[in-house]
Amino acid sequence: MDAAFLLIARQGYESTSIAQIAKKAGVSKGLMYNYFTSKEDLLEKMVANAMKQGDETIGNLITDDPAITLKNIFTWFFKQLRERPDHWKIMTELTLKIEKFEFIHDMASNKMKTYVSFIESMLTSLGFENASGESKLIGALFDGIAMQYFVIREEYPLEEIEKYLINKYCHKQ
Amino acid sequence: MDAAFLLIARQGYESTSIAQIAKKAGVSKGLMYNYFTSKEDLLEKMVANAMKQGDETIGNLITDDPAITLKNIFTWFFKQLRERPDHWKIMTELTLKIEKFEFIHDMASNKMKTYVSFIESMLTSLGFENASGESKLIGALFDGIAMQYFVIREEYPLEEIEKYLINKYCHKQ
Amino acid sequence: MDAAFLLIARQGYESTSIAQIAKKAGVSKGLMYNYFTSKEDLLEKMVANAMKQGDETIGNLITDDPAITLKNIFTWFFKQLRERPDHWKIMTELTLKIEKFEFIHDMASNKMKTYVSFIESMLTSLGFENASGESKLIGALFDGIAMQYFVIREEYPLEEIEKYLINKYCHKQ
Amino acid sequence: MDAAFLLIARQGYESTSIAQIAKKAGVSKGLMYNYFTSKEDLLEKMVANAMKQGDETIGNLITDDPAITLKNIFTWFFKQLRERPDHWKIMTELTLKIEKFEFIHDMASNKMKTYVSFIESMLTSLGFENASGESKLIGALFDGIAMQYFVIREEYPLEEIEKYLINKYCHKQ
DNA sequence: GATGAATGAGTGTTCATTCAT
DNA sequence: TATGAATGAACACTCATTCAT
Repeated sequence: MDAAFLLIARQGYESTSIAQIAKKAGVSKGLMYNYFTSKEDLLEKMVANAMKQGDETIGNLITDDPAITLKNIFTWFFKQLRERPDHWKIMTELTLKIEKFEFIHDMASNKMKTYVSFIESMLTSLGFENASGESKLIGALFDGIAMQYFVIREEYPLEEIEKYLINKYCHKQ
Repeated sequence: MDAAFLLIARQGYESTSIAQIAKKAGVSKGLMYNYFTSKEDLLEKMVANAMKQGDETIGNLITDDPAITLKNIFTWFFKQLRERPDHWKIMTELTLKIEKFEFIHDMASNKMKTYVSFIESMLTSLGFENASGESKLIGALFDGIAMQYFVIREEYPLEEIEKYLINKYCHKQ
Repeated sequence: MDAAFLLIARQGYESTSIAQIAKKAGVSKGLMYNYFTSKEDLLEKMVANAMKQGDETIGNLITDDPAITLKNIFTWFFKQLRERPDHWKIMTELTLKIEKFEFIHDMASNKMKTYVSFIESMLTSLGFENASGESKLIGALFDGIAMQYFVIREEYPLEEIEKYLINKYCHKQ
Repeated sequence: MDAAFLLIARQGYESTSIAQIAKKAGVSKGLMYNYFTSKEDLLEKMVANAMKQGDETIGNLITDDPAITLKNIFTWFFKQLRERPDHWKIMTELTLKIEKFEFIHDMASNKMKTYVSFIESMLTSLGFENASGESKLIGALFDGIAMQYFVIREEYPLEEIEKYLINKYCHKQ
């Protein structure tokens, strides 16, 4: 699954062949089919695996103070984006394949709703007027920032934006 | 190019064959290669064509009043998203293929920079403090909102968000 | 289709690959799929083609005299079996695949009923008491003789049996 | 071997995998190769086993009266065909693979000759003129009736044909 | 300009067989 | 005796691309 993840992140799902993945993983093509019933099954299991890791991490961000928790989330997001851009890239690519693979829809909408409602409760605690609207914007921002970061990478002012967001949201109103 | 656009938006680039496009366009496979030297070339010309249309439209949004111009941009974006989600889908998909196709990089970064700097000048005129930061966020928001809209479609509160954004940005500070 | 016919008759359907057929036909694998949508489609068209040839021939056997017509049929059958045993072999093999390929059922039962009812009308004209029973037996005999001929070939007394049958059936009762 | 028999009868030899057979038999794939050196070896042993059972049964059909013995054979054949059509199907399928598997030839020709010479001796005892010719026809009839029964099953008048044959052959001339 | 027959490398997948345990 | 992980060759099928017409 690691080999698949790397290659698919780099080349896209369709442009990555089972043969490539098997070679990178150091196993035979045939063996792949002992573990995964199909290429799609490999994709699904790989994504489930990646999401589980994400979920575990997010639990550790929660504190008693909503301002700090929210800051943790922002910090975590930008750290993730810097260190594992592949994660966001794969998730984004798959989101666009929502009509092709059934399992994508649940994955994507669950992920989205989890983030947004979590952020919304933080904003509410912090006394934001339009917590619902702002949390939706922040949810979209995460995806959008990731997209733009993919395009211009080093040129993109990740740190500046990170600070700006923390400064804007992570305190009582 | 229209046929290609439709099919690629729906199925993705790799999953769309030249044969399909030719059939939909009502021409022979062979003729395709009189106009485009390769599948990649077709993609490139198709994208350039789509972008040109976008550029033409955006020129019409400019007025003397920066508040109205900005509002026009927002309105245009949401209208575009509702009426031609295919456009955003293709652009997003291609952006992820930035490492695969050289021409993507220029296209994507140009587009991004154009929007962002245009919005930044509006925000500056309107007296926003952090026009640079906010305009980057808005640029990212466009991509992010589009992403989320792809996922949950009818459930996504496009109108609410549209009003919220206009209300937030389209007036003098 | 000729190449396919030869190879499938010799090796069986499953044991004959598209690559083999293409090679024998002197074309590329890919071209096969311009003419046949799948291996099964090739089989179906090949069989339909073979059956049509058979049908044309059988029309020529009819005369005014039922005894002679019946004799023609017998003679034709044994000639066919000697000269084109492949035909019977493929038809027999496919008949056993009746649960695997839908189109086989119609082909096989049509063929069977045609022969049997045709023979029945001859026997009736010739005054046979149990024309219905005998014609069913003769129909089965054709298949059975073919089967046994496949097994022991030169040892099988085709001529003796041919004469025996003609002597037994091809005259007025 | 039972599992193999069932599956091969239903799906054909090539379309039945060792994995399927092992699963149905409740053993591991590896263990299969402790008992059979190859898939072909399994086929050969399976067939030998099935034939032995057939031979045992046929011994019980013999009586002092050739008319009754012959009737027993007919009755046995039709009973077998009704109750274990799989047997006939496998034997027929394999007969067609006579060029692929060497062991098939002996099996098939032995079986055929046994039946035919056995029936011939009965017919001779009963005073039939052309016992040799008729017994060959009856041998072929068995195969042919089985073939036709496979095709149209319930529609095929097995009982009628059974009675007709017994009536025709099972008495002194 | 326009066609579609033709190619061949490549795809996902299957499967008989082996072998360390 | 028994397992199942592992292999690699083969399979049906696809597709971007070429080219004679």
